[in-house]
Amino acid sequence: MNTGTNAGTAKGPRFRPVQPVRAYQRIVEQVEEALARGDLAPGQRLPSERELVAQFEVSRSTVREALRVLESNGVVRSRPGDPNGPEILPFSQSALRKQMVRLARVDELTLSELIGFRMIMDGAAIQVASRLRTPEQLAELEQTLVAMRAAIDVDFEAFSEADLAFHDMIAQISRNSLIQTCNEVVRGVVLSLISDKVAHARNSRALMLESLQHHAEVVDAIRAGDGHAAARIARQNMYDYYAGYVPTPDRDTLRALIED
Amino acid sequence: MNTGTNAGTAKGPRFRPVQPVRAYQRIVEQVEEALARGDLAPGQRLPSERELVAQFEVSRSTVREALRVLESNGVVRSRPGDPNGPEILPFSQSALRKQMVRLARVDELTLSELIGFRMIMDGAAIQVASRLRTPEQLAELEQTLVAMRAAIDVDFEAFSEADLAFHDMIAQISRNSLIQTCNEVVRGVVLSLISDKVAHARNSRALMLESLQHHAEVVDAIRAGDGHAAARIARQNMYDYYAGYVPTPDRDTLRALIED
DNA sequence: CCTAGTCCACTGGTCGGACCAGTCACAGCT
DNA sequence: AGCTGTGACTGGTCCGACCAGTGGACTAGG
Repeated sequence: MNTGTNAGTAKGPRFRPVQPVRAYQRIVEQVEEALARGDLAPGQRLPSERELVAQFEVSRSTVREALRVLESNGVVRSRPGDPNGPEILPFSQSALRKQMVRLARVDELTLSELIGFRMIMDGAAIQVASRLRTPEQLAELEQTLVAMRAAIDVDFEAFSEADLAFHDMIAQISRNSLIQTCNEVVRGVVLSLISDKVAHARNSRALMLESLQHHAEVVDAIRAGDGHAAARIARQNMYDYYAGYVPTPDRDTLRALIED
Repeated sequence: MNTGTNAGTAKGPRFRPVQPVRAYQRIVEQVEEALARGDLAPGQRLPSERELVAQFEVSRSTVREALRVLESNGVVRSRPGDPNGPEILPFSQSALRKQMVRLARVDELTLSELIGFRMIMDGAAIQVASRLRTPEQLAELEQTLVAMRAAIDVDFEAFSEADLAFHDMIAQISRNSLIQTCNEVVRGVVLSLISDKVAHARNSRALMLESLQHHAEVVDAIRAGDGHAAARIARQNMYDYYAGYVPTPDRDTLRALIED
């Protein structure tokens, strides 16, 4: 501890150590912010290195160091000679996602853990979304609800897909890549579940209606900006939703599944 | 698909596209290999940039780009003016950890979510550890058990720290940076809990004994290589352990905490 | 008209040199 | 012995240059 240094003065506010921010870090931050804001989307191109030199008003070496960081984070990819400039990669190629997929694929995360994972992340995501959502996003979310209601009359598979779209939107609104990654991975697992075990839940119209009701409550809470309430409802909903995938579709079974 | 191109020839081995390997990538690989081999250990220092220029026989720009990649992966950290050169950091995961810490710090993950997070990760970690552990690591794990037993006679704080050491080791054995990161973040939260709410659990010798017993069972399962059993016991243990931090230290309260 | 080939502006990768502010170890002083 | 000033060296940034490679425009051929 460095309390010894401050013990002599014993007055004034406690300051924390500062470290200089490097120019290339600033560039990385700006690019990632633009990505989070939506000003930059996967598939789009970054200006060429020499153009970035002009925009950021730094040397090319600095720009390149920033690009190396972005590249190692899976944000962009540069190809020599490409006149279009560095490519913004789809989110699915990020280093974080690869790790999670690796975990999920080799069964290091079991089904129950993935469900718990989504439950936790969903709660966090919805909490964040309550704070960050724009009126337009709220409207989109409400449209998803309409789609879910319509899907009930089709089949459970359609309903599940609408539910996935709902959570995709929540993750998107949260603007947090960790949340987005979790959502992505769990999405893959859920999709495989739909094809495998859907038989257990085909005739669960009541379940779908209940789930829809929960989703509507979540949207209400998001509209009101009450993050905690939204997260609580979302978790409750998770129970009910995934209960549809286990042989005995009741809440206690899922609870046991999670706890085992 | 590009089967159409090959359909004409319909012979010979299928080749995959190649892309040039950059010099800075080669450097990154060499450093990471040295780290994996054990020739380079955390705490040690890399030669200075100018020295690396001589060893790799590339320009300083190239060395620096490689260092930026390593830095963004959390492998090394450079400090201006440090005559010792870049420092090898404990384990590799910078961006990932920052995201999780950011999540945890701004309360986007609440306490209950973090507890759930650890519970899940712990299960996964222990499962992986059961497969990967070496005899030496198993011996170390058993030593940690001895330390925990001794800590019971000191106080709850000491016991908690020994418990943290146990989970650190599990995470280390898992060799999965995602697990390690989760462990790191939760560790920070647990440490803050120890100072804040430890009063509620000071006189819980029985709780500590029970926890110790669980840990011993986990080690038994790891020794036997039964990953699923180990994970199950670990989760059970999580309930009991964190129950010590909530005002009413019983399992049902925690269960409610997690579910709410 | 369309196609196939050529060409060239421009890209990213690498190089080597330079300057600066900051750090640390050590020599010299008190 | 303890303190202090200094200097060698560090990483951060900049500049200008060269290269191999790319892809779009342009042209010659069908």
